[in-house]
Amino acid sequence: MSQHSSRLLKRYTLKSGMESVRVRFAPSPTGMFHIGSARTALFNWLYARHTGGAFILRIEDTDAARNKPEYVEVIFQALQWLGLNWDEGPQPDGTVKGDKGPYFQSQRASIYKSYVDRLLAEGKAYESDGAIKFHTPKTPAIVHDLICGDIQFDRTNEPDLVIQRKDGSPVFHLVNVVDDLEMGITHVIRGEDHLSNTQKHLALIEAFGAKPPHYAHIPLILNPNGSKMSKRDEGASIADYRNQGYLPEAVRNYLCLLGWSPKDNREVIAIDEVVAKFDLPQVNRSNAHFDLNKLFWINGEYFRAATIEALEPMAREILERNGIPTDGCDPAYFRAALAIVKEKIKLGRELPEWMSYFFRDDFDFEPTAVKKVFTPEGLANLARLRQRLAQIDAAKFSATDLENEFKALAAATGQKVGAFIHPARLAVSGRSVGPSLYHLLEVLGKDRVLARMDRAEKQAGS
RNA sequence: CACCCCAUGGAGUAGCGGUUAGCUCACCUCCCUUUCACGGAGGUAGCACGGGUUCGAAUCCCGUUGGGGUGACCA
Repeated sequence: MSQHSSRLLKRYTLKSGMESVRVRFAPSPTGMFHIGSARTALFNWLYARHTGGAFILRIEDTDAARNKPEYVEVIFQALQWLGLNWDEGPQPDGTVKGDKGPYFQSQRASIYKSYVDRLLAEGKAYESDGAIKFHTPKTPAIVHDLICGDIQFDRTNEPDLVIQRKDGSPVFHLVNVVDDLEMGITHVIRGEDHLSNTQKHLALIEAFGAKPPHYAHIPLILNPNGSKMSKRDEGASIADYRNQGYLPEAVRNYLCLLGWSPKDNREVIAIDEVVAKFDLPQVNRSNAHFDLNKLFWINGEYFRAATIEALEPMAREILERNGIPTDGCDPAYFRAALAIVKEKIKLGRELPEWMSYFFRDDFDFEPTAVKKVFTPEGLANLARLRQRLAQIDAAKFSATDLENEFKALAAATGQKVGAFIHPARLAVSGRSVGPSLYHLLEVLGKDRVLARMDRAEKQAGS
């Protein structure tokens, strides 16, 4: 964290005084991690870090039919990938942090039971068909929301709420409220889809005689067409972004901009700065449409700014996954290739297409480019070029020297450099687009370049 | 159907009673150039509609329309 932001942070903490913030992210392990969940987790994390409070992870696995233990791993990986570390809750290594556990709802049955019993004993709940129902108050309720303001609910037609199923298991609304109370949650930051449910939660809290937490309902993320984004929709799963070679910092940055703004016309903004500036009242109230285009652009910004070291593991993994193993090749060669390619692309997914020819000599030539570039004149130029390059000392096969050679050759034959560049690019890569040609030749090295030119001439001739 | 939330170009947003309504992505044109990308200069495009309040409304109020959410022995 920068000095600047930590100073701001300290000031805020002093100012807010008494109450130490405790927020939680409470996902259900259903097998995938939704982009909307990621944003909710992010906003909770931002608020915790901004206020110097605690960010708690709680696993809401009360629905035995849908939840599987191995799905918890999906949650860990998504949070870790996005860099959202948590202060309390189950850890990936199997340990647990925090003294308000257990943090799996499936392990808190006795706690819920005691709360239900209390309601039963006080006549605030009753049995119906084997299930336990809560006497919902029929009086109006007001939710004081830090983002949405004061919202009044008319509950005259509110049906009684089932809080415990026939099989004895507790229901979401009950466990959610009980855990927030038990874990000392001060701010409930969650999706706006829960806004209407909040009055039920308030009723329960009141029945328990407890003080409700602050609420902050953040707007939802919708599909580009305005419909609710669900599991199956494109871009819904965080794991997909990772697989496609998006950078976590870019995804996180984009998510920050959905419903929140630094208000100074900037888009690419360091997370430390977001932490320093983020606050609940400034979160927007309207839903946002998910825009893959903008994420793509932001990713490009981060991609170009990233170091080779940062990109290398992801690049190798994506290439490997696409049938282009890179373990065998010289690490320096790999990094040099990646360095000149990364300037031209925005997403890891583009790497196989842009890098495969670095690692194999038997690539195909783009048919349309062949027709356009390997003309009789083009091939003649390629031959001249090959002859000239053959005379360069392999040690002096550098971008600047090569540029001089190309220019000299062009001048000598009264042509533009492009007349040599395009045939050369096609010959050594099989493609009409790619990195800066001089750098490409330098990275490939003299031997490869000459051999590929020979191959191209041979193929074009046959 | 009931209740709740929302409403600035195609998308994300700034604006919080007086602005030629700003910025970013996308799109288009041009420049740079070695293809692509970057970068630079322009352009198309917006306050959903109707009433109020006010000297004055994108900004405040009401209604309509549109979108979203909740109304589960899912979470």
